[in-house]
Amino acid sequence: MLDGMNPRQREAVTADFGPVLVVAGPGSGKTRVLTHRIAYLIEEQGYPSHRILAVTFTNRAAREMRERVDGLVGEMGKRVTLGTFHNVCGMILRREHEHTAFSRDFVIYDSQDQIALVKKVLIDLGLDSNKHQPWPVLNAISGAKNELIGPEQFPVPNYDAEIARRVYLEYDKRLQASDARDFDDLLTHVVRLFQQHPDVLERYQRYYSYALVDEFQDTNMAQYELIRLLAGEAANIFVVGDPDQSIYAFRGADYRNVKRFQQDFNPATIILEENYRSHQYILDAATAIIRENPEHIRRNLFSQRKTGPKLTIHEAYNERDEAQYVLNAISDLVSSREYKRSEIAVLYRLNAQSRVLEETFVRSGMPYRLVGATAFYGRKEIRDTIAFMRLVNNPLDRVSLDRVINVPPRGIGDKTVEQFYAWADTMPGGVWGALQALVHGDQTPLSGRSRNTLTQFAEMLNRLRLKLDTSNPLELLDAVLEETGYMEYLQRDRTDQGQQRLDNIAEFRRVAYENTEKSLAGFLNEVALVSDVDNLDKGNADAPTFLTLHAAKGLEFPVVFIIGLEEGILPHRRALEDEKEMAEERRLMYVGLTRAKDRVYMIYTFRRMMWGYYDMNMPSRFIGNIPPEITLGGARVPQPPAEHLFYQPKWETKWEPTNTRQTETPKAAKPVPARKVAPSRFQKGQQVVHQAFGDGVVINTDSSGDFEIVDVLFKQHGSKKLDASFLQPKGEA
DNA sequence: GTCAAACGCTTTTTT
DNA sequence: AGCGTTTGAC
Repeated sequence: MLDGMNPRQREAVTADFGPVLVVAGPGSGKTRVLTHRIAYLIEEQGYPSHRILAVTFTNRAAREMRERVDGLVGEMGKRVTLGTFHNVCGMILRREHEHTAFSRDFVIYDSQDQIALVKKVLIDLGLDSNKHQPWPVLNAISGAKNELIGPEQFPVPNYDAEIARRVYLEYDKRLQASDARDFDDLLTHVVRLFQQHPDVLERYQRYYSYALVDEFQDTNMAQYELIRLLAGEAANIFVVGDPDQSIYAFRGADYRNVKRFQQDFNPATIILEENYRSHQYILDAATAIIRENPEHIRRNLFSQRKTGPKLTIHEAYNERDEAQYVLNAISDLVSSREYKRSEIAVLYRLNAQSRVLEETFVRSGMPYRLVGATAFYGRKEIRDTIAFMRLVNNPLDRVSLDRVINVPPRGIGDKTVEQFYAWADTMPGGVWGALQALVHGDQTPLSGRSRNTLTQFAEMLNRLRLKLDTSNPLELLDAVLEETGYMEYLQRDRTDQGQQRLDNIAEFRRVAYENTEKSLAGFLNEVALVSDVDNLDKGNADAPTFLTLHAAKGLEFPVVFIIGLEEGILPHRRALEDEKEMAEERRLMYVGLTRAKDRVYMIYTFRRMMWGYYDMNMPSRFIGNIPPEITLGGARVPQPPAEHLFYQPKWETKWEPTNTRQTETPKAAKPVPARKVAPSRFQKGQQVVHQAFGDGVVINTDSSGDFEIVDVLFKQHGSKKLDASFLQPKGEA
């Protein structure tokens, strides 16, 4: 079993019981180590496989691990619990639903459902949704959930936070009323369950007496806590991660959890540095980029393939020219028989960048596969159909009801819906009780046409619900398409778009067909938790793949194109003034480069149409980090002026001292990086005056950067973040 | 009061 | 590509 493994990998696979941390660089065989560790536990240590829990972040990773474990130990491995965090948590919540305020068949709201709900709450609370955008509110709520902060403890430093707190409170109430949980709830509710029911926790601790975690750098607070609880006293826990590949901070992931794990568990630590994927030039380029990060811990990525094709850097005139260059290069690689189309990927920072690529490829007749936001499960027709099925499964689901109550148009307009909800909210059974009252012919405040149309809708739902116990997901799907008139509605549309929608429905029927052995609730659970990357290898067409850098993590391709390498795109413009975000952009670029086995093409444009305007961006600073000796064309690329690289002067002072290899340093000797903190001119609670905004009070000050930034709540103008030099202490003229 | 067509806007990244 | 808003027809 240990054949062909390097000494470090063997060390990891055969490590003693107790906590183990494997710091695994890209392409270093981490999946191999994880799966062999599982096989080792089962075969060499005689560990019962049903007591092993392995969690990943994507279904794709889970499936790959499952296949490889099966390949190693066959039948014996079948009973290992192997799934994503969200999957495993969902399973626990369904199994233990008696200890919770939700049913076994609760629905899962994805981010689109979440935003729809937040919008609704904002309007219903009388907070004009034009003034308070739903996105920042949802981010605040989600961020709080990830940190295990409930609406009661939600901190309120300013008015925006107060809004978020009120929405959070109501949002959670409505989730419960709908018997629905959002993605974050799946994790936090399990943590809460374990905290409130020690007996349940103990049962799971005993049941899963060995836990393995993949991509540990992507865990958030809730996930870390979950693992900590589950690991218990025995702490038989094996985690694999790479802080340099942490690219999900925006959703609460905290790569410092790796450091926290070292402090909390004092694990055996193994570092995998040999790369089996790329040749050395690619690794050198990746290293050159990542080592500029202030908190990067130095590592020596090396490959047995000492050389390979140099990395190509190309300037295109604009985004159309960029797409054309990619198309031509792919055609050349394919016609020279060097690579198959499916061995090629085009990576970009923003989903919006795929549009031009698609247009160019469609026009030339070159096939492609697109992974991303507007792909399958984001389609309107799919979401509508799922909403109907969710309603059949759980009639309390308000977000789904909202979505389809008048789709296809059945004469239930805004006014009718408003009246109906106003009445339904006074009913003990909620919307479901109200609908049944209509069917029974009870007296209601509704009358005339609204009453008729709503009653027909309710009767239709009842007809569908009758089939619930006797039908499989596919039969229910067909019944939904028929009864709701949705199929006819799509067929009436004779345009290309209408035809495409029918094709998508046909594809969705195929998905249902593959899940006929599941219950409707099980099918909906599956559908809620899959993403587009998960289905990547199902479409086995011979075509290059277009995907975002985020979606590419964990994948590898012989040939990788990275497009839009410009200041403002990669790195993203929001990162240009924020050191932490810039570090994340570097990690993204690092992840992108290390996907490639053989060939890398990096492309930037001279000018680019973005948001309707032409921008002339400088080439990305990341290109400038790559040594010209290993590139074709790199030496000629102009770079943004040094003063724009806002943190560059800090490299000398800050980067060097933190560049010790922490994992080899004993805990006590951990050096605390010296940090010059300028004395603060203002204190919390101090009264201040601003020339334009008038009187205010200081909420917070931050002098950790080059300037002192003060958070002030003004009497007239709300809260603002300002440079301290714009403020006067009150009374000092 | 309902509905369809036209227009402008957008989310950085996603389980 | 979808969504919200506006406009105009019924």
